[in-house]
Amino acid sequence: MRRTHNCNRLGTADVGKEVVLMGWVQRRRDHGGVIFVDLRDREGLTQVVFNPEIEPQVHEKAHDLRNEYVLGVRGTVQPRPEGMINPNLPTGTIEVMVNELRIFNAAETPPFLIEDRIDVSENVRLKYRHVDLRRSRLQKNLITRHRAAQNVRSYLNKSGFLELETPMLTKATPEGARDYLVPSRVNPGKFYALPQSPQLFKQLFMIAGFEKYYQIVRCFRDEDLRADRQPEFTQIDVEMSFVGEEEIMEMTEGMMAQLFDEICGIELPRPFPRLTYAESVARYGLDKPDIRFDLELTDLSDIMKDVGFKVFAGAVKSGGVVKAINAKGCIDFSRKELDDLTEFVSIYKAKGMAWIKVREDAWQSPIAKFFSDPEKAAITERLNIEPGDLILFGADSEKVVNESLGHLRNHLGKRLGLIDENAFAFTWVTEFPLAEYDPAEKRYDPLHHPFTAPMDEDMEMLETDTGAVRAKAYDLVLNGFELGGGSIRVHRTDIQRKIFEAIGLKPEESEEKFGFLLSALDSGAPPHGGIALGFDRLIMLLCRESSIRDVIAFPKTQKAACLMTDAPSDADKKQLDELSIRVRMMD
RNA sequence: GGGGGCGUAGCUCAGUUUGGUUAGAGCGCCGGCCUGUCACGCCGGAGGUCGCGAGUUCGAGUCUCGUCGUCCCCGCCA
Repeated sequence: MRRTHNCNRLGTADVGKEVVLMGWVQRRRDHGGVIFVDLRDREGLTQVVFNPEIEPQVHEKAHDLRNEYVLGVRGTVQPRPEGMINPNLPTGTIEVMVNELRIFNAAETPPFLIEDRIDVSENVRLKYRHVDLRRSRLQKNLITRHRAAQNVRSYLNKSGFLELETPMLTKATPEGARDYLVPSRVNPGKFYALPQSPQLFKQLFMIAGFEKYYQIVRCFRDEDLRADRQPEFTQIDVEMSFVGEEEIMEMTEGMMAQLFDEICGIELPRPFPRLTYAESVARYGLDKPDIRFDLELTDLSDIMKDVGFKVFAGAVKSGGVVKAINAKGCIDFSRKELDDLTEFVSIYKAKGMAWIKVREDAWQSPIAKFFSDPEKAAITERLNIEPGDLILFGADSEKVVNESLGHLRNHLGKRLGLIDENAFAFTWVTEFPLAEYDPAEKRYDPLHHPFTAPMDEDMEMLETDTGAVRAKAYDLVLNGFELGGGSIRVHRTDIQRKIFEAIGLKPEESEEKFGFLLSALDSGAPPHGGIALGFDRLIMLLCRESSIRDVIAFPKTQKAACLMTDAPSDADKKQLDELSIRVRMMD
């Protein structure tokens, strides 16, 4: 028996043909006489029919069929009788009258039905992932993932990039995320680290003269999980020589444009909008703005610095800010809803949330009494206030106000239905700070990574005002998700040493950790830079899913476990002995 | 490390507020009937460690404490 067609293939043009289909029993409808089976394969469903008047023995055998049995059937394509066409099925105009049935395998009753509309809890889905993966939603997602990967490869290939591999067993890095360690049997007591990204290797490819590199590559970070974060994830990793930021952004836009055009038939407007980091944080509160809707943050610090309301004036005087969101037409929010919003911003360390309901005649607000008429006029003008509006305030340090109002903005955008769920709104965020002061460690920490080049005009501040130096770094943001980021790298040893110094690495430390890089830079390094895009997140958004677990075949739970294989698990004593490892549980 | 939600039949959930008879429903499953269904239909049936462990009580799915798992978030992570 040899398969002739897939289960989405047959139509009225095939009537009369003898065909062989193979697949799984999606559903059996036994009418006592005639038995219908929907046969499912990767491509779709076809109704096959067992008729006792045509093949009694085959019909008899079909009584035993159950869901998820694996079959091969031989039969004749025939048109459905008058009025029996199923418009919901691509193959709904025909059916296959079976004259030979092979049961390749019986199946246990599955833990849940293989249908998209069946709602199943995540732990059941992950435990029986092989069953979950039979459902069409996940099949479609993984097929989209495959097509996207091929599309990206084709774009980069035709643009002259080389797909080059980098090691999975590599060296631990001092900064950044926690590493996954792998013990070395041959070198007792020593460890490899799994790569957090191929960052240094791709730079070394540039130094070696390959000029354009890419890889769709697995990366590992031992940090806590989120809906959009897994401990192992896939990156589209790119690096180019003899280019600046413009070329990398253009290349990336071209890649996204081709991808969305060929995978979804969507023409992305280009060039993508750009915001500087400062502008993004000022207007949206976050460095990954969702620009599908307005509801922007407005700075009122100058107006508030002398008002009678101590919380506002005090925030400004102690170096903080007062900002507000005008939720147009939301005057009807109840006390409970306002309390909920206050609780929401408290997640982001906001100590409270003042509000004003703008009535026709007056402001209804616990804080209205603190404002003079000129102050009210200034606020009204700045926020473009009209009757019916609800004004929500944040007053605190810049960081707290921006983060809390930024997340509040996203929250309200969803709640008020301001977001076009069909839109794909890309934006670049540029001119990131090179480093951020870490008060706990009393040093500057690179925002991106320590190989990022400072902007030329800020170079002099490297030693004097490190926190103010902007970097040649850029993030690509899609619908409020950070899709990825990159930078132009440092390609001169003297500057690289200065940066290591600025972030608190002692010369001997930089030599120990990154000596190979410094030496490589000295060997004739071209100017270079690149970008890395989170492939899982990209596919998640492309598939309009809300968790990357739905676009990863075998994902981990929030505690980084695989419920199907039960990894991680204990190691045999013998294995540990070979690795010279003794496990001691800390309390 | 922290905050919150969930955990009852194979699956999804009700019951927990206010402790009290034999823990229910839908879907699925099993059996019977049924020759045109496609979420087939009708009749019948089986199926429970109420996550786990202590405690309070005459009595715990329900109250208390602990613990485990899972999801969302903060921290962490680019």
